[in-house]
Amino acid sequence: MEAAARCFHAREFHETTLDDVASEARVGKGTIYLYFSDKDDLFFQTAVAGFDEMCERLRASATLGASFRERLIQACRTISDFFRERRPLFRMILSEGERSLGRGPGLRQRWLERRKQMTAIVTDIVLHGVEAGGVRADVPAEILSEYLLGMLRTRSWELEEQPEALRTLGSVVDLFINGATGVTRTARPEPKDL
Amino acid sequence: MEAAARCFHAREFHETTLDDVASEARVGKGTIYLYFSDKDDLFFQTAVAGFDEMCERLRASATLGASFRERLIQACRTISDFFRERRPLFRMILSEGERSLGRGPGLRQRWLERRKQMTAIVTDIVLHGVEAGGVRADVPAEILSEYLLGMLRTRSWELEEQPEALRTLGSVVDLFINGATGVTRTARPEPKDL
Amino acid sequence: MEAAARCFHAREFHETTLDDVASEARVGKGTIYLYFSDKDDLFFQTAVAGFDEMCERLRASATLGASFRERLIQACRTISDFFRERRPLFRMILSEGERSLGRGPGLRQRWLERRKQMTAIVTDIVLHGVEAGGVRADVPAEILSEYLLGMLRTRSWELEEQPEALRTLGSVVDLFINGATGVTRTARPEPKDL
Amino acid sequence: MEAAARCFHAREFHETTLDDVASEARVGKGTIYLYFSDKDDLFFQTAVAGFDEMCERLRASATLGASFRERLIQACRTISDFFRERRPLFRMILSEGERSLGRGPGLRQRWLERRKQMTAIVTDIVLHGVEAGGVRADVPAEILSEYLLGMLRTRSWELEEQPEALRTLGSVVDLFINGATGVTRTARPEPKDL
DNA sequence: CATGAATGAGGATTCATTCAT
DNA sequence: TATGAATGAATCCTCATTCAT
Repeated sequence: MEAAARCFHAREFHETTLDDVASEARVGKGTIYLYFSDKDDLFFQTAVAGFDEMCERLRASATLGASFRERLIQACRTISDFFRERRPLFRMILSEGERSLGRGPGLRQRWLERRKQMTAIVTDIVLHGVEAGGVRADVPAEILSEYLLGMLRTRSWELEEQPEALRTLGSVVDLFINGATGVTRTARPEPKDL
Repeated sequence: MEAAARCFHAREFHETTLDDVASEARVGKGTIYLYFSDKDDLFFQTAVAGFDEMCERLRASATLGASFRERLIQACRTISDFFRERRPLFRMILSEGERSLGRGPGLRQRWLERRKQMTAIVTDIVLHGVEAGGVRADVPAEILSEYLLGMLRTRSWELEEQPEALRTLGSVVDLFINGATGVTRTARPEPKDL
Repeated sequence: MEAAARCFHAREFHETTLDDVASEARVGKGTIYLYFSDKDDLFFQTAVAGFDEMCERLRASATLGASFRERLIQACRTISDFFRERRPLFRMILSEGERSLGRGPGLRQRWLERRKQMTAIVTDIVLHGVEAGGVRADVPAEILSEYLLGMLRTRSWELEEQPEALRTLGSVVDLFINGATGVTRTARPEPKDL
Repeated sequence: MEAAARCFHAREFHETTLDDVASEARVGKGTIYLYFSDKDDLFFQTAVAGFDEMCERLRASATLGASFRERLIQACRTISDFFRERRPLFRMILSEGERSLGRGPGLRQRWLERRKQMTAIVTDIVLHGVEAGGVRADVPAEILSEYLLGMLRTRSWELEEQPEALRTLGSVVDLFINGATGVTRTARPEPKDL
């Protein structure tokens, strides 16, 4: 049934009609209301389910990668891949996350909670970097993670039409780690890294 | 008349009615159609006008600041302030920029053009940094700029509720320049900087 | 199964859903269609059954009461009690009796038939009054009965919130017998009557 | 616009669609919402307006008629005529007055208020009868009036198909005044009356 | 030029009815 | 026989757009 919510990916919330969803899902319009109380409910259930799936993948991939940099790249790749597959979910999560503001605080709460899960996983990786030394401790790891996710968003969004070579995940992570002045440093000297 | 479009700031495109706009502007609803062909047209004219105003300010502030870092901070401040004042325009530009995709290619074209103007100004500053040495040249300045703007967006959006001290513009620019490993370096040794 | 139709008492025909009925009856929704052809059919079967039960009681109580006045009071009490217990059926019969007009003439016919049964019993009592003398013969007993029933309806409906003391069944019957000018007369001088 | 609400007369609230109303009124469906906030609002405005018009007429006719009986007949005639013209409004007021129960107490309040106006006028006439002597004072005039109105309703409703001669307004009022035992008495001996 | 009343296509939601199990 | 998931026609309501004044 959530597969039917792939319709939400083609256009935004207000532009998606329940007729669209119903016919895409090959079910009657009324059927939707057997499983979702609302158009809003349908939207959030869908968004949350998508998010959860990604967190699942992200968690699974979080331990992969030997070095700090590799682990970050791995996480970024998971996020990136997931959203490439489901580009519209991406947009949904980005821009329509806003929508939760207008609704009951319950929904907003639940939404922020989910988002925090994603951030937490990345934050964990960064925290390892901090503990291992090398990563600055003056800015909380959570905030650093958010910036990394922000760059990732830029990469998938604004830079979407740039050639892949100019926006490799490696370059994003490098920029995140070393900054625009680009002296290559790693959290801990790791000869195999790079 | 465009001032009336401040209504677009209070809620989303689809949640704004022309009645709202008309009464906010203190004009008749029909009058809107004398100046705009469409609700879409009204929306884009408004968005573009807002954007242009910001580019204006940005250009004016681009030369301020002695060092590379200071100039970046200055630019970030201008962008940030502008969007703080007009938070909804921000959201509009973020999430509804998407909307241009669905419309005639003319609109999309005009929209991307405007956006490019903003990026270009930041890119210019970064280019100075590249020329002056210090800033990595392997990644095009334009792309670096986009990442910086992405971090800025994260700062104003996801980090909105974090205490100001943890998300100063200085820290964003530092992170951009020096990366998460945070060794303070400047594009060129400039004692007065910091 | 008809007991399930007590749902019709809680709200109007149009406000009652078959889901309500089915879950109240603890049966599947489809089951209803095994016994009733229609929502309409269910409604009328229910209404008619309720009516029949009341006629039963009414007939049983019709012989009680020594005097004319007492017999009328007894009948009124039976009707009144019945409708108090099943107030919603009352409303149903009052206002939804109308509904039969729109339906097939068969339903309307069956409905009027039942109603006539109720009237007939009261009419019988009045006829005794006529025969015994005292009750005017210029107006058909059936019509007199209808007026009495009308007053009874007023008592249960419009006067519902008046204190009981001001709307005793005795006072209704007195008014019916003696009129607003209220000289106490009985169909036939009966000392025990009061 | 209220004339458009004559559609409410053809069927009951739940069976009337706004499309019906709109096309009957020869206006667009949206137009209705310019003048009424709701289907409910439309319904009540219509009902109340009809009621008020009748009260108007009733008040105007209240002083006509020399004797008590004549005044009552006159009032009954006004009410009866009005409802004959607008039979469906009658049903509306009768059976759908119920509807106000489900709505905000405000509506219910306003509705009862209107109804009270009608009753008050009739009550006034009865009060004169009480003062002039003849009419029993043990039952409040207001309650007597309600019973009279109840009989009137019976006359227009249940007795609708009886020949006119058997249900003249005179006979209703006589029954009300003198009761089923039918000794002709008047509130005050008035030779010209009858 | 300006207006705002009128419009009606379009969308969310309900619910009587069916039918495969 | 009993079920209840699925259905989609029907309904209320919104709002972009038009046009007579």
